[in-house]
Amino acid sequence: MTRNGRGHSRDDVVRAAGRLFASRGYHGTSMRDLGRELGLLGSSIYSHISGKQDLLVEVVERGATLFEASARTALARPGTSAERLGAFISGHLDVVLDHVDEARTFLNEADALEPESRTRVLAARDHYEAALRTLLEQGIADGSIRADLDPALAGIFILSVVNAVERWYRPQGRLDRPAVVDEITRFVAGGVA
Amino acid sequence: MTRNGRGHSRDDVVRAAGRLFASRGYHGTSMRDLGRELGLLGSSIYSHISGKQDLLVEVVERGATLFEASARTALARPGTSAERLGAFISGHLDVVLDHVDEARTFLNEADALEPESRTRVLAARDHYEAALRTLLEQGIADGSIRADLDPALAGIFILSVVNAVERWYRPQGRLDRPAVVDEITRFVAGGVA
DNA sequence: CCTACCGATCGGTAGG
DNA sequence: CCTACCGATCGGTAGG
Repeated sequence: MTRNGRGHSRDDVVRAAGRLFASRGYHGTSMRDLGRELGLLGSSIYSHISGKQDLLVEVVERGATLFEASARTALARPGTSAERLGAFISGHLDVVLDHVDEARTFLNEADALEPESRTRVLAARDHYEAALRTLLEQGIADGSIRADLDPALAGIFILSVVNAVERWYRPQGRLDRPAVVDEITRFVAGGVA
Repeated sequence: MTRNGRGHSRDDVVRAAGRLFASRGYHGTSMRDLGRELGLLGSSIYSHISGKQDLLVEVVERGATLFEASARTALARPGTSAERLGAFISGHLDVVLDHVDEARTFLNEADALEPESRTRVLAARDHYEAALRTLLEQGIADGSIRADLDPALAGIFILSVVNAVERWYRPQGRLDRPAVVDEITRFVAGGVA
């Protein structure tokens, strides 16, 4: 990724930051690293942003928005609660696999945020977890999920599985994405049914 | 953690490093931070070790050893493969909850290792995953696990759940450890049976 | 384990 | 977006 003579947009900078934050972490990324990624000097980045922390906030917030939108879509879906749970899982995987950098940074680098934005991000994460919990409770109510299941705990288990997917999934691997979605859904369905 | 007049052992230094690496990450921890944690100057640490990277290697290797020992015990356990799977999960949780710093650093900071030790650690992780896979295959062979289960994938799912426990488990929380072990075992059993 | 440093690198700024 | 910097901090060393 070098210059092309047309300069860089703010969005270019944020996306490049996402790439580096996702792969080396916030503390492991210097402004000069980011400059190199964009084909310019570290100091030149400050014409686009006002500080390194801004970049982290923006990348993490993009991740949060993607997850929120995915949850909203899954919850609004007509059909059985089992279908909505499937849609939630599949939507989550789409975020995690199609927006690796934002998702990873959102999931792993929240601790590097300053208190104010960190609080906002943790609240967004809680909200997302609550959406999944609601869905599981609907499943218990309509009988498609076993009644002795702890919805809060099951929600955490499910998120543990889907969050980790980007750590091992390889697009060229043995299984394609629908197969992975299917295996996870069956694994989870067995665990909650 | 301040001085007590008796000085510090190398083990004190490694354990303090584990604490900081686990909570702030390797790149987020400076030698001066570590000095402060021990009640001495950053430069004084070099009388115990020869470099920051040494500390990371040692903490990560302690984590690896703990997980390996736990797997060996679970696999050697007499009884059904279902009991061995339960022992594996429960042993993993013991490592993750009783040795948070080493486990966390082993699981999250391997990327900060230099190539040689990084390779060794990834091999240890593969070995651990292979042990779990073997166990699941035994379960398929003896009929206690459904035959259409993908043992490699199921192993990853199980590890995703148990690795994440230290992120949310609170000893003073609603559930005690045996209850958590039980919920996970039932969740997993449902997913594989 | 401290004093007193080293060169390198950090995030960031002034001025063009 | 570059030049030319700033003070602070980094990992680490020499010598006691």
